[in-house]
Amino acid sequence: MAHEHSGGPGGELRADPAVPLAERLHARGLRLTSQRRSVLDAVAALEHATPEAIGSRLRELAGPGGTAPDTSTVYRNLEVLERLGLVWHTHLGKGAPVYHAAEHPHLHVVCQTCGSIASADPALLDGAAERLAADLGFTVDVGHVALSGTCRACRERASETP
Amino acid sequence: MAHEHSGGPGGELRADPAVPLAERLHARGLRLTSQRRSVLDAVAALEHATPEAIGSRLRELAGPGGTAPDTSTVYRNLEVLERLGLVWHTHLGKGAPVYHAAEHPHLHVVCQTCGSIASADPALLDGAAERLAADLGFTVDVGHVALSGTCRACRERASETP
DNA sequence: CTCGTTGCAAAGGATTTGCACAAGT
DNA sequence: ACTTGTGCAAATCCTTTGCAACGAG
Repeated sequence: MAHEHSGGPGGELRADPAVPLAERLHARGLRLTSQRRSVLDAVAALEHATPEAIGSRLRELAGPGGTAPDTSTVYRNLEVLERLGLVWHTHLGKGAPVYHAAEHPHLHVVCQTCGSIASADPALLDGAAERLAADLGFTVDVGHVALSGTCRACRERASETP
Repeated sequence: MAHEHSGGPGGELRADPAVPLAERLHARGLRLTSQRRSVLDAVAALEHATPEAIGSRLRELAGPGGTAPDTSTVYRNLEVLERLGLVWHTHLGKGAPVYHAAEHPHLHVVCQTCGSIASADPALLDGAAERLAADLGFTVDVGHVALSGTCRACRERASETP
């Protein structure tokens, strides 16, 4: 799963956005359900969405009295969608992983102090990726990378009051 | 300066191995206990140690009938030791974080397929770190970075039997 | 109709927390 | 003695699973 595709264990290449969801599912003998579609929509709408955040959004959209997919369904569908190459997930640290639509590959930058998340250009790691490929034969999967550190605001705050 | 570490929230800079553990603790009003020492020793002995692995090792060292620190004590001490700058932890993916002695900064490279872990030169990220500092004012903490991808063995295995 | 899917409830694994007691300094 | 540290058990958090009912194709 490098950023040039390698498909993981039973995985899929990056999704071609042009191919309708239903078709991709059917090709695998899977079905298109409203829950499945809504989970995918939620991931696309929310940036850096945790399974829990996806759940709340769906509950919110459903409104009171409305019905949203069960938590277990959210998890099961995230797994399916990821196998289809439609979403990616990244572990930003402890706690829940964050999912995002696969269309725009980007790497995550997380502030350890305030928890803020920023996105960055995957090309940033091209140099490192090349050296790892050359030295270890290791293919970096840029879509899953998270870099920890300290954001500007927290860094400044830290130096003010030592 | 790209790969200099920034202590975490209220954290400490990299530990000077020369300063005895007791002294470092005392400077903070903390105490040296046998459990604390054994947890640190275990982290140093095991590479890429999960809290659970640390626990088993201590139980093993204690032998049958012997007494090892409780799991919660292991967790609490890892936290303390990390605040003191004596150990670092990295999240390699889902599941448990891995701890390692802080003396030798290195970044982790994890194969998503087989789970194997390799270490790499932190300098690999210097380029990316510089650009992030310039573009976002973000300071990367190389000690916490994990890069996911596919190792040579898994990559070859994948292309053999498609 | 025939399976893949879902909801619900219950199981699980990994941390974390509340407390009374034990132990550094 | 004065506090920090520890063990134990219970509580949490995040996910996963077993199953009977449901619904897409």
